Amino acid sequence: MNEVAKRAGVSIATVSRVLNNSQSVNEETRLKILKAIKDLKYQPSRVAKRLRSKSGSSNLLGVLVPDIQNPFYVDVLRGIEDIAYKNNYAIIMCNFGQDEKKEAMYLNILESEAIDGLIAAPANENDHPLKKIVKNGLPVVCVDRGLKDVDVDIVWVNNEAGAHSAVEHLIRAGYRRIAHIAGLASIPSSILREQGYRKALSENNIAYNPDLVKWGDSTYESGLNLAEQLLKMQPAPDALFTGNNLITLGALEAIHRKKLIIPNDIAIIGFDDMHWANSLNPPLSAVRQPAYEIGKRAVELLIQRISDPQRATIQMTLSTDLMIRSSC
Amino acid sequence: MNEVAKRAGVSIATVSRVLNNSQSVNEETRLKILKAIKDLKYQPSRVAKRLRSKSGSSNLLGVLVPDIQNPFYVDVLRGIEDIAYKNNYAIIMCNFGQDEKKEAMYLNILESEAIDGLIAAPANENDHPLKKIVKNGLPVVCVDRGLKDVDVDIVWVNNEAGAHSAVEHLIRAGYRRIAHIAGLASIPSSILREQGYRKALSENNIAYNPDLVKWGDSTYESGLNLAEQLLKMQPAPDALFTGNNLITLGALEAIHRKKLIIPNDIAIIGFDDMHWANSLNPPLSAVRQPAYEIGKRAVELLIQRISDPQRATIQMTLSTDLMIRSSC
DNA sequence: GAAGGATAAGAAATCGTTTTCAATAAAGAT
DNA sequence: ATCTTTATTGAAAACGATTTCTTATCCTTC
Repeated sequence: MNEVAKRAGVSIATVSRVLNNSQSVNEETRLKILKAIKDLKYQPSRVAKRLRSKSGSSNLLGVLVPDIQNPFYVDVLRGIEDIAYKNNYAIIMCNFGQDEKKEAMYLNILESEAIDGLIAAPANENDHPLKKIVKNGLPVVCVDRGLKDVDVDIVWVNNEAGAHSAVEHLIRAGYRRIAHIAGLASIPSSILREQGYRKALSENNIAYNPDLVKWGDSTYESGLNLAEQLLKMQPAPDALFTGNNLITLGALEAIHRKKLIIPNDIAIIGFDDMHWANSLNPPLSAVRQPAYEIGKRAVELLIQRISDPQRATIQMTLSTDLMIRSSC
Repeated sequence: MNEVAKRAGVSIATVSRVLNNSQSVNEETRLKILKAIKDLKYQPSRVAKRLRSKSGSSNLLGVLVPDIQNPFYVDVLRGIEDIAYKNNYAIIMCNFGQDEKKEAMYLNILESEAIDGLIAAPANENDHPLKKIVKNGLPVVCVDRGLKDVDVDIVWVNNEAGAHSAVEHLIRAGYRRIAHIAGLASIPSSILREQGYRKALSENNIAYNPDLVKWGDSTYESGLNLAEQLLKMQPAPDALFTGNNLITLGALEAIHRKKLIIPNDIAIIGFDDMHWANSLNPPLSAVRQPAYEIGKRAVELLIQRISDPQRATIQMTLSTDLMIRSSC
């Protein structure tokens, strides 16, 4: 910047002014400076900028996701990245893999990187480190999961209704022994989906059988193992409602290993659609979350909040779609 | 930091010294300072640190991937993130979606964020902006794709050999009209895979038929469209070798739409294995790249280079595995 | 023609660190 | 008793921007 100023014969203050086109600067000198910038291929340092002018124009967002191996979060991330890019924001991506220690460490890093804002899917509703960050005044938008006792923007779907519609569809199709493989019990969405499952059963006068509900940890392996347990039962369930897409894929593997035919021997429908659902065996029914849009909306809300920290918080509930294919 | 210094009754210089345990500081004052840090919950600013001490200890890496929707890159990213985290590095993730303008813009951002190092899958072999960055002295490791005329660390697989083994397997299984849906022709790996395809054909005295090779853009849609074209041919190909996993999934969709039976009507094998390959219809054969390990090795090389910018460059070629399942 | 206002640009402080240089005191050497 | 060395610290200069004061100049306007 010094060199630019020298070359244009002005002070660095003036250079800064044309860079941010703040205040008025003479058209003639402004052109001189622009030319000098081009000649020297000058690129302002985002680091220095961020250091000087606390939040606001440093254009860096933090993103904290629980599991980047989950295609759902990949799509959310795509939505975030797309919109962030369009608004000239870069993103620091942190993947904490449901490890709260790792999450806390990443939150520390993000804070000390002086990000402008954060999009996070909290480890659980009481996520202490994250709550502290919100209270400290950093603009935050939660996705997929809420945060208790704290006023914060949220973008998520109606998990209970989504689960309800899936299970109801199974019931209408004639299934009665419907098992559920739930995700990690500490994640709000797992609980809500299980509630939707139960509600659909009770509304249809089907007794709730606790043996048919297995709680796991939202991974492929848990889907595989718990499905194997369920399939061993006598009598076995006739349908499976799985809590997320990794669980679904794991359960699918278990079913294939037992050489069962879907949906004759057992039906299956899960939360989270996948782009390649049509190519699975069989084409898989699913509760589709608008993942890309969740990411997109989250960034929009975040950018709004950054520019107006006072605006009232918004809870945006997007709706799910029941994608019926051949698995139930 | 000022407050810490004041509370401990020392100067900020001394605080800095205990923070980086550089030089000697009296054990007594060091304890006082440590206590003050704890009391005040002081967190040093990574931004200021990065500003002051150019590359070295700011612990921020850049990652530039072509397509975060591609499960291959997701796994690479997982490998990168895991190892980076273990070494106390945070990462800025940039996804350029094969858009060279976007790539150039991200490279600018990364440069002006003063990252310590960069892991990138270049848009093409002549990637000009990236070459410039390497020449400017930023530590860079390329993954999956190389860079012409520039000395840089690379981690990739033997694409030609991998493709060769897949096609040879098809030939041994008796297929003769083997079609190939290739990826973007500007990506080195696409070219190498096509060469492996041709080599396997010629070694087995099968005439190369240019009509059976379609070049696309490495997306799901290209896989779908080009597979549909191929399936319309008279006579139709009896086997398909697809250039990456998105193409494979697209082609699978095309085959299912035509209600063809795999592998009786048509066999298929593609580059890139997927975790859920067993659950596809049918369980899909594939050339497996050790994606996670590619990411892992890349970070290791990068950290080495950061600490020793002079060491000779390394080209690390990992081997592929032929995963034979039921699709050919 | 003098006061007031607007415009344009520079000087210097600041953000939160690291690092060089200098200073002090204690200890050891001659 | 004086001179070196060594250990420990502080003062102050960077790093590269933004921003608040000033100041200088030039118009208006009465």
